[in-house]
Amino acid sequence: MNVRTLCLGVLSFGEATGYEIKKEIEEGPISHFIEASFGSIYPALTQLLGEGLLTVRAEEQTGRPDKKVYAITEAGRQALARALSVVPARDKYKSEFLFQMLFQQYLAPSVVLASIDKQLADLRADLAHIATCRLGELPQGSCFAADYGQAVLTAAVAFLEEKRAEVLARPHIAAAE
Amino acid sequence: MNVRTLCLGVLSFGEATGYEIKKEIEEGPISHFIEASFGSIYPALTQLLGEGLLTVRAEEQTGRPDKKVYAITEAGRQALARALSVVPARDKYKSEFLFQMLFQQYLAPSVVLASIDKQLADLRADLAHIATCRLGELPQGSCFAADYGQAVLTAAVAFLEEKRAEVLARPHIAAAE
DNA sequence: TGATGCATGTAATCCGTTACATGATTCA
DNA sequence: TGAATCATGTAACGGATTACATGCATCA
Repeated sequence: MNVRTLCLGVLSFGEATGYEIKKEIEEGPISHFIEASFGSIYPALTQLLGEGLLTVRAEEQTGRPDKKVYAITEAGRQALARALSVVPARDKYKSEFLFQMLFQQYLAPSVVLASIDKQLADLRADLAHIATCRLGELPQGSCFAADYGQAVLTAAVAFLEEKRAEVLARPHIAAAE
Repeated sequence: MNVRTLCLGVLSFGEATGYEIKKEIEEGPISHFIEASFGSIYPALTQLLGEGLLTVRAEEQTGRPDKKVYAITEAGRQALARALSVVPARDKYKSEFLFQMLFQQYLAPSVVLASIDKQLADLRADLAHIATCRLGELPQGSCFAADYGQAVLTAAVAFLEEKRAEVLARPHIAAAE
């Protein structure tokens, strides 16, 4: 799955500018399993347009670049359907946190604790973000993704809270902050 | 975190060849949150060696290239410690599966079901893999990572099993296989 | 006054994967 | 016989990020 398909997907829910697509990706309920930067979105949009999978409409604005509102075409929908019919690649999960924890025993307990706390904060922020998204009505698919995220993140939080207590309970903690 | 640090980390547990490092990464308990290919490992090792962070010892073999057994040096341990002291980047999670599920309502129920089943199979395979790793004794850090993975994967499986039943319970399923 | 949001785009750069090259041994 | 395992390495390619360039409006 690439940025092209991603743009097609977002646009299938309604027209939008590149800027709005980026916003949707990082602020919508899909932010926890998808990423994309302007540097990839804008070229993808131009490309898609050239292939007739999108149309544009320029909205004049004063004091800033004209908005380019993109909309998906019938050919675009077909391309999306085709991309969606491909068996999805396996999920990818990368965690520097867990990598760091691999060396727990060589790290100062205060460092371990700080890292766990940071991870907990990140997880809780994601959870809060999903909760915020839920304030509005979510379409079925987004709801599924939100629920999935919530289930997984909640489990991670519960696990870490337990581990945190264990680290705290270990002797030699006195140390620095 | 890059492949360099990863190699340093694996080597901190004992000497190994590039081939063995790769194996450790894809077969060890860390496989679910780390990835690296030969194309990145071998050059990293050469580079690290040039910087004095590793040493090599060649083991002669007949019928195949000599083994190059790498060991971490004191400078290497320091470099690792330095890399480990940097606040880890946020976890990254990418899911084509969830992306596909976003369009659930436009997909045939049989496709949705097939995808959920594939995802379930992947998750269960990861879980089984962790269980296998646990057959041996795991060092503290690896155990932490394995536990974390297990907690999260288990939650995902439970969630999907529930959703799967819901999809199945929906009317109009009769359709194709 | 200075950060943040709106709005688009390009270019340099990075980091890594995939494919290729080589080749013996062992297992099914 | 053909696939998998062991073992190292290079080169091409890709896909995306980061930084840069521009600039007004708004809010604190």
